[in-house]
Parts: sequence; C-alpha cells; structure tokens
Amino acid sequence: MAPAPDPRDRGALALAPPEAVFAPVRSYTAFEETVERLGTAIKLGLLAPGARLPAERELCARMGIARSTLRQALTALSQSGHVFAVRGRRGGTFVADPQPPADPPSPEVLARWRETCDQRLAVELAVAMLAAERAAPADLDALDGVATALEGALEDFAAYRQADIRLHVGLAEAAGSPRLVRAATEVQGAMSDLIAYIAHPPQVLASSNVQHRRLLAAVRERDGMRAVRAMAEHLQGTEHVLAGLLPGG
Amino acid sequence: MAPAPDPRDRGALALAPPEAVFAPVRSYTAFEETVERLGTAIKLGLLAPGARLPAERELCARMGIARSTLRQALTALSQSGHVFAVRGRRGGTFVADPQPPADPPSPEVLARWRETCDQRLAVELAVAMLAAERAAPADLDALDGVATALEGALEDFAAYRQADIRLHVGLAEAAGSPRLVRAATEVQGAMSDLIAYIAHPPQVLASSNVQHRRLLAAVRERDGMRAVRAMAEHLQGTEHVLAGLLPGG
DNA sequence: ATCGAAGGACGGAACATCAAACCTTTTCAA
DNA sequence: TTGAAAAGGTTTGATGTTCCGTCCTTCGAT
Repeated sequence: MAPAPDPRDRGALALAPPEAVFAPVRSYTAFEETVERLGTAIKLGLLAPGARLPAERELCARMGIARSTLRQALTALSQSGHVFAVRGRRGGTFVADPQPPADPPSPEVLARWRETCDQRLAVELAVAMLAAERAAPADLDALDGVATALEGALEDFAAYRQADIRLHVGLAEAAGSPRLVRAATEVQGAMSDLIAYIAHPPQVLASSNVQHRRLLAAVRERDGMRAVRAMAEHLQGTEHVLAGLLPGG
Repeated sequence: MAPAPDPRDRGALALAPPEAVFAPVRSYTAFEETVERLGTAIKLGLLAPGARLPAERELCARMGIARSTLRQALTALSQSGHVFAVRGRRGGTFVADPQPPADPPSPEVLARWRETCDQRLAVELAVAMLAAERAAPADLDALDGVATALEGALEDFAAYRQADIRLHVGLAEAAGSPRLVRAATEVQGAMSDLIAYIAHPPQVLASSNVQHRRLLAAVRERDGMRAVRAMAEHLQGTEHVLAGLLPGG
C-alpha cells in the first residue's frame, strides 16, 4: 500500500515566525480599563480638580459599558481618593483635589522603561508629523499659550509637568486622530511614573521649552519633517537621563 | 444658618477635557484576541503554510490563557480553514495552505482607513528611527535579501505583498522593541484589508522598492532622520492612493 | 507491545458583565 | 408647599467567559 500523503510535508523555506505572535494575551477587563482611563486622566490633570464627570447614566452609555461596571470603577476611584460623589439633583461625580504625590515607581515599571520610551517615540513622532499636516491655526494659537505657560513654570515642576502634558496631548488633538489622543494620554501616564522621580533643574526645563517652541514653529509652517526632528530631539533628552539612571540597555 | 460649604465650588479655569477620555471601552475577550493574533499572523504569512504551532499545552502557557480558551480559538481557526490539527504523537496544529483571497473590506473598515494609516505612520516612523539606532548588521543583511526578493516580485502582487510584510515586520524586529513588532503586525493586518483592493501596477511597486532601498541604506548608516524621511515618503504613496479612492478626508 | 506526546472532550467553579428594576437624596419650579 | 426631575445608591438575576482539573483517543517511536 502506498504511504498516505502526509499533510505536514512541504518545502518549508519558512523564515522564523516573530515570537511576538505567541506573546501573552493580556486581556483587560472593562472595569480595569475604565479605572485606568479615568484615573490616568485625573492624575495627568486632563480632568481638573473640581470638574464634574458626566452623569453615570450618560457616561456608561458613552463608554459602552453597563452602569454597574462603571460604578465599580467609580467606587474604586472614590476609595483611592481621586473622585467623590455628591447625591441629589445637581449632584454628580467630581474630581477630587490632587493627591499627595503618587507611589514610587514599581520595579516592573522601571524594568520596562525603554519599552515605554519606544512607545512614546511612536506616538509623538506621528503626532508631530500629522499635526504639521492638519493642525488648525486656532489650535496652534492655544498651544502657543500653553508654551508660554510652560516658560513661566520653570521653578514649579508640578505645574510644569501639567502644562507639558497639556501641550503634548493638545498637539495630538490638533493632529485630529482620536486614537493618537488616547495613545498620547496613555503614554503620558506611563511616563509620569518615570519622570516624577528624576531631577528637573530649571536649565533642563528651559531647554525643553526651546524645543517646544521649535516644534510649534515647524508645525505652524507645515514642515512635517522639521517637526519630527524637533520632537525627536525633545524626546531624546528624557531618554538620555533615564538611560543614565536605570539599568537595562 | 450659614450655607454649608459646597465641595463643588472652585475657581475652575479648567480647559476642556479631551473627549477621548470618555470614548468607548472596547474590551476584547481572550478568545477574540487569540483568534485575531494567530489569524493575522497566518494571513500575513508570518506563519508559513505547513508550519507547526507550538503544542497546545505549551502555547496556552506562553500566551497566558487557559488551554480551553486556546482550543476555542484553534477550533475557530480550523473551521475557517486557516489551520488543521493532526492527532497522535508527532501530531500538532499546522498552518493550512493559503486561502482563496479574503473577504472584501467591510464598510466599517473602509470608514476607518485614515485612522489605520495614522496608526501605521506611528508604528513605522518609530520603527525606522529605532532600527537606525539599534539594528544589528546581520539583521540588515537579511533585510537586504528580502528587498532583493521584492525586486523580483514586481509581477506577482501576492508574493510582493508577503515580502513587503516580511520587510516591515523584520525591520520592527531589528528595532528591538517587542511592542513595536506586535503593533507592526497588527497594522499590517489592518492595511492588508485595504491594500488588497487597490491596483498595484509594477511601476508603483518598483518605486516602492526604491524607497525600501533608501530606507535600508539610511538605517545601515545609522541616520535615523533620513530613515524616518524615507519611511514617511514610502507611506505617503499608499495614503495618496487611498485618499483618491475613498471618502472621508 | 508499550510508552509518551500530542489533540479532544467534559464538568464545574469563579468571575465579569449586563440589564432592569427600584430606593434615596436633593434641588428647582409651579 | 408640594411635586417633579435629576442625580447617585442598591439589589437581583441572567448570561457569558475563563479557568482548572481530569480523563479519553490517537499514533509514532522505541
């Protein structure tokens, strides 16, 4: 009897498949993602202290989750002091006053710092290029205002950082890609964990501000590649500092 | 009686929060993500026909999911003909022969084409820059080989596309950031849905190849900005074609 | 002939999510 | 003054996903 054809038998010049294909599938629950999203937005100051969140019944619709799931998240955020609820008509859920500075970065976070910086590079280079293509002049005027605020905050790092976040997220909004806005806020959240624990002398902030201005100028002139270059130089600053402080090349 | 202090009362110079904060939370299940990951890798040719997947008991450990969940995914992939299983010792799950070309792109996919291109821009610009910083010469030699294969495939778009994917994902691997590799494969999967349905005359492919060579040369010379520029020009080609064919500026 | 490595199947426990009510508090307006 | 409206707070049950462990079946290699 002739041997049955073996379906496995092939020429197979196959190159090695990227191991990333089999990498862990980390499946976030709706609850976790909601806490993360709202918590990050609050920590980054995108939701200002005292700001009122949309009503639960509206918010859960907007976020595409059940109200009970949203409430779990809000309960968690209220227990961690990021948010507080007021009952009755004209009540709502409000952003609490800024917390005493966050927890020190965990070893895991520190171990992934290079991945985080790579992710930031991806987001911010694209933001720079797309903003140069698409940003409306009005957006740029607003961002110039933020840059001015930055220049007045050289001595107060908390204020500086907050304005810096506004600038970067604002640029992403000006780039007109919702996904990039989400990615930008995520990445700023991740960076905050790293950035809060390294020194930021006023000279460094001042040179950052020069880069911000160059970046905005390039965007205004619709020069995408110059914007990208300015952004790349801007990001390298942080990266070099971290490379000096942390292990793992 | 004095009015009780109202916790909501503040100065509130608050700028508008980005609406992205309240955007829908799409929570993928482990099952869905697994099907997506493996299916995309197969459709992209990253897992070659005839290739054997790791054994179920090993794979579910690597992917951080239960074996029953993995089996659900494999069952789905086998029913869609992407994969087949062989029982017994030396058995396993194997990648099936290429399917007759995929489904036409859904209206939803087409509607999001710009977002997809933006995402690709983010991934690929970062890949270009990081590869220029970090790629090992051996990696670059391999990629030159792929570029050569591309130049011999001007008349066979299926083969061309497959090598193109290899080149881009390979560059991401050379950039040394696992997340970028994942993002690159995801983005190539999304682009495949768009790309398969537009014309690709040999002249266009030839000019793409020129850009590939420029890109690789810049990477080899460790000139990050030139690599970024080459990549940006490369991507713009597709984007202009799509902009001409599809609605929604 | 047997052993071992693979896929295949089952059952139950734990958990996440959803949907739809209903309750309580507070304010505003008739 | 009173009721309606708008908010958060609570409860319950149904549903679906995931996990874990166990066992069965197949079949090549020794």
